[in-house]
Amino acid sequence: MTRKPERETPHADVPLNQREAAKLATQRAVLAAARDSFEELGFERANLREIAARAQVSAGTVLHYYGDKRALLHAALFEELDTALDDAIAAAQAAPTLLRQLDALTRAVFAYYKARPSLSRVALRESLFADPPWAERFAAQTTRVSEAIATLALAARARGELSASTDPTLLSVTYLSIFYFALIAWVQQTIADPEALVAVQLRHLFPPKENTPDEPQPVPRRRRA
Amino acid sequence: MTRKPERETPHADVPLNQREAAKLATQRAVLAAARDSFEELGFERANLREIAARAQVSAGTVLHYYGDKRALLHAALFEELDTALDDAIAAAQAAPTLLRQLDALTRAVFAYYKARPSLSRVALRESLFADPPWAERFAAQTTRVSEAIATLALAARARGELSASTDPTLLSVTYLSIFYFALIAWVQQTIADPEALVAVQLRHLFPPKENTPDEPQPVPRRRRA
DNA sequence: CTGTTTCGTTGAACACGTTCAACGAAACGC
DNA sequence: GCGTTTCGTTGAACGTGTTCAACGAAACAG
Repeated sequence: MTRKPERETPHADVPLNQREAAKLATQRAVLAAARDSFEELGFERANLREIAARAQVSAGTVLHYYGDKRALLHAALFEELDTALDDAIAAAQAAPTLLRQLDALTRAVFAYYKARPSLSRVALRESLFADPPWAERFAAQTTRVSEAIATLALAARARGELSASTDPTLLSVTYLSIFYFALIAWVQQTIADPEALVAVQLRHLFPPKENTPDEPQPVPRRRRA
Repeated sequence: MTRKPERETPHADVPLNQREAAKLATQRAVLAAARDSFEELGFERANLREIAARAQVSAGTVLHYYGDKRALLHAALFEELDTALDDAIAAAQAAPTLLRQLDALTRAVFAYYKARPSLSRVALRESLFADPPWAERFAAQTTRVSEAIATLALAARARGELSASTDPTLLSVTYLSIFYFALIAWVQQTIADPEALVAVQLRHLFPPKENTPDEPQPVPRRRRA
């Protein structure tokens, strides 16, 4: 099974000849049909012939542009995830402390996945293990979030919320590790409240200073045995 | 697409009638054929007809016992992973400090995955997002490792390696988060040295005491701006 | 304007996962 | 021992992802 290359999308901001305009229209129709079909039927039950029929093209045309069913899923969902992550980063930046910033980020991204649990499960699976070129695209997306977190952590350290020995980049990697593990556990229905699991870990790893507003004080720990 | 139930495996330690003995032989032949085929061809290129031919049964028989191709993969690989995890836990227990215990655990489990990168990628994907009843089996497996880690952390705390406020269960969850994220990043070829990424995060989150033998001292951090 | 090239599109064909009706041998019950 | 039931096995059929040869219209070149 050899991967077929994806076809370049013509840009609508330069003059198009007839062919290019038709290509663009076809791709848009296919993407819209795919989004609807995946949304309604889920990834497994949505089938290419039905998506093609929705877009009023043949299944061969669908695959001509998107290579395979997985890549079509990525293409159908990628921008919306990108937007959700942008929104989540913006939500985080509005919070007063790093822990609350990360809470806000966690909540916003989880809200995106929780809006459609079933599709989110397969989307998460396919995005975490995507093939090129989508692997690179998802990695770049993750890097963008990681860098935003590191920036927040750097500022928090400057404010005294983190110890001087905290590495913002490492903190961002640790946050993403915790986030993704909780997300996987949630889509697998192993845990019910992923946000809480993320939040409690963050507070154990990066205890809030004693004077942090609106932040519960660390729970007293059992003394050394 | 409805899941077919998996067929019970007869136990070879009780007397079997002719049928049960034949069932057992069939299941063993199918599993061995599947292991070989997945190993040689990878999951996608291995196909059920070829596996069935290797086992000298029909494809219908393969699916009769294992439900679908994914479940066959799980069945083919599960015990070996279980054994690898047991070995990794044992290797961890032999180390003198928690950080080195976790290093040993990390190394041992990564060695299992690194022995066959391509198959590991799909095995990891399918195990993290398994359907019932395999979801429960993998979750139980993960819980077993988590509990072993928590036990190590509890002892480490008693020895003074961790602060009194460290929660061993949370530590184990955080460790697994970091471990899996690094593992996914490695199978996706985003990072080259997952063990090092895990180790450096652990040392930042749980800095070794200053007198810890064979443990590099924490790198001096940049002072508060 | 005309002949040639390009390429988007199609739908038939193929491969493969999966389903399932039919069969026959083992197991069961009387 | 014989009729009945159970169930492991088979292979044909089906659904779906994918491949690809063929076609015709747009684009190009002279």
